[in-house]
Amino acid sequence: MRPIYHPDPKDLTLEGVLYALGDPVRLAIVKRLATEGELPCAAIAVPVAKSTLSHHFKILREAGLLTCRKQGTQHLNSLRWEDLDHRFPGLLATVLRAAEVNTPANSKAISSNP
Amino acid sequence: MRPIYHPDPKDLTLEGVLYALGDPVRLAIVKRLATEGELPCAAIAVPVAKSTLSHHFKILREAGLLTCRKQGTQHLNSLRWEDLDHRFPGLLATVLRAAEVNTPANSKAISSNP
DNA sequence: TTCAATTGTTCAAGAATATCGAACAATTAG
DNA sequence: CTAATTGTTCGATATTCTTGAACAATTGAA
Repeated sequence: MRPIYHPDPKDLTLEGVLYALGDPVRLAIVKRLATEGELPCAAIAVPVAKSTLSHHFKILREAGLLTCRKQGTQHLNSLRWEDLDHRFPGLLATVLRAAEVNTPANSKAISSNP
Repeated sequence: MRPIYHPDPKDLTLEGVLYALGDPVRLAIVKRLATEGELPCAAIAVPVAKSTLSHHFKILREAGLLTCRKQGTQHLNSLRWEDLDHRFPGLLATVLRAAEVNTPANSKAISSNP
């Protein structure tokens, strides 16, 4: 397996971050990590193949939204809160608040609990 | 020409809005409209074909980010500030602030002035 | 009216990206 | 060593993006 790439805080771009967040599966991942902290990929129940899920995690990582550290066979993912907030103040918090507001009406969306 | 579709405020989705914003051309359009108010499509100088630009405006419209009204041969576009802020409070403002912060470092990006 | 210019949209084709199943790699447990 | 677990990578298909060319709607001038 190739080494896992994480961009430097200064290399985060707004377009990249917004693009990463602009997908229902990836937004669901970010919401879960925001509420539950550190989670392995498999902990997020979304209706996609595991190869697709892996791809979504890669996009989130490369946009700088999350880091992962290996622990055994698992990859534990967590949000890069400080880096994001330093580069784009308030952005993640505002998006997550909007996602909260959005959740009840969006009951056809992806379940947050596996 | 078909009638131009604009979604109801209640039908705006966070994923759709973030997806629409997660593209450099579309983000540049939104930034221009935020600072200059109402503009025709052609007023935004971006390095894409006009058919592509039309497509980007369609995505922004259908995500609920902007409205357009016809005036002569022009389509005058403007941000749906109130609808957006009502549905996702503070989101657009925070993104635009992040875009401001982002602009100086991102000098390789798309020019804002035609 | 008729013709040309302007502004955007629509269409068809090729380029780029997403999704999936299957195979593979790395680690752990028995 | 073998099997189970967790993710990644690969190849094929499907969807989406980008573009030039053609088209539509409006305006203004001859």
